[in-house]
Amino acid sequence: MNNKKIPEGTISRLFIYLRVISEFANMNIRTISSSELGERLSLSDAQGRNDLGYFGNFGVTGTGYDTFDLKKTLEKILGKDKTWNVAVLGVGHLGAALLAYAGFKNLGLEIVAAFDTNPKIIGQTIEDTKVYSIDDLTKIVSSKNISIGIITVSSGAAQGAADLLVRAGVECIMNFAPVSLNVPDEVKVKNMDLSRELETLSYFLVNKK
Amino acid sequence: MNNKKIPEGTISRLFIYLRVISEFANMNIRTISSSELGERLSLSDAQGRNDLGYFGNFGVTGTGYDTFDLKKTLEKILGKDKTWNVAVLGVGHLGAALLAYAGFKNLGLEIVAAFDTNPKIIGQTIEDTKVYSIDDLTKIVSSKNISIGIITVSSGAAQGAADLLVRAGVECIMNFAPVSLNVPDEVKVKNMDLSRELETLSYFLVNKK
DNA sequence: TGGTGTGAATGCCTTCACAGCG
DNA sequence: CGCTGTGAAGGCATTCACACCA
Repeated sequence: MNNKKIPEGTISRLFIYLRVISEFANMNIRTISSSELGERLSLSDAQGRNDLGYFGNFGVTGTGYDTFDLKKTLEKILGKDKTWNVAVLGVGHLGAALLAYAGFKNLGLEIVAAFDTNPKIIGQTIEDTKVYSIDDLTKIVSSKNISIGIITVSSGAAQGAADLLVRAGVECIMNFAPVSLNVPDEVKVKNMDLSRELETLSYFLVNKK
Repeated sequence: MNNKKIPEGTISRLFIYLRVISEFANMNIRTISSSELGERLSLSDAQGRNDLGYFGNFGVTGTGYDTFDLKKTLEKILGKDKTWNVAVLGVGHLGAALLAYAGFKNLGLEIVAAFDTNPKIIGQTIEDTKVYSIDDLTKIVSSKNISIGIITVSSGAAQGAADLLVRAGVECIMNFAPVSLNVPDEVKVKNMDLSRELETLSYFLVNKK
């Protein structure tokens, strides 16, 4: 255990460690070693030991980690015992896909509201989620205790959407619009620029030929 | 100019530099300085100079960069003069959203085929893209000269989809399934694990309270 | 023997600082 | 004077290597 700043990559990996460890625990395999974990995820064994080491000494020398214990511990560290409410801004193709994305259901993250400006969509219920007018955002963010906003509106509308979210008190934003958002430092933004990721992949092809 | 290995982050940023520079060029603003560029993207001025420096000396001391020239140069470096063909595997909500995603249209990346196993979908045309049986993948990848595959199938089917793509000769894979894929070193994989990204955001909330 | 925990070493990327030049 | 290009410095994250322990 130590007090050093925890790398963002470490946090991110802890979530996939938890997935693997849960699998093992569900199969009633009681022990996992750092090398088994690493192999499973194409990571070095040292990486896993190091990452876990930021939070404590969970392993048993010569044996490995107890999957039952480590599962519980990680769930606690990562806040899996809590639920966070999420809003989706923009119910286009991508927004609708996210509403339907089964993957979110078991994460302790619940999409509790969607917002749009299109009167034809407002009032509908898509995949169990009601679509509200963007004008009601502030009210609903506070009444439904929403702390994460996902922006899937157009580039032009993204900054406005972000401003609304921030003013409403949302603390995290996941942004699918390909623009850099201007928000206060206290708000955490994660950019998910799909176009750029694809472009970056294509550069790999350019340099192969 | 130097021969050092170019960081992945640099490549990725070049694409957004190009966006900004194109905007300037389109507005007939002929010059941009590294500080203007950086401010626009919340990056330091040194970052931009450094990134560009990997590829040559494009700037004019005391003035800045010529937007017209730099636009052309970056387009060439990044392979924007070429087109790459893309296939989408799995036409669920997310797959369909990607087919519709207007953002890809202008990137020099074209989605030329989609694949699924569901007989109800096979043969349909969604957003101008025809959906084929996964059995025809090898044939169509080669006939349509596809070099990038996007996997939006379920976790269980993802490795199989990746194997098919690799055997068919695809060189880049963008993977939306939350599993780590096993592919040869020559194939470039980009994982887009939306669940994990959202989870990572929520960790930020856990630590605020 | 096998596997953890950890300081030390390495490597990568970003930032600094400034010489040099139009 | 302003801004680029760049060597040097700094910081962060991953990997190495091994002491130590069941």
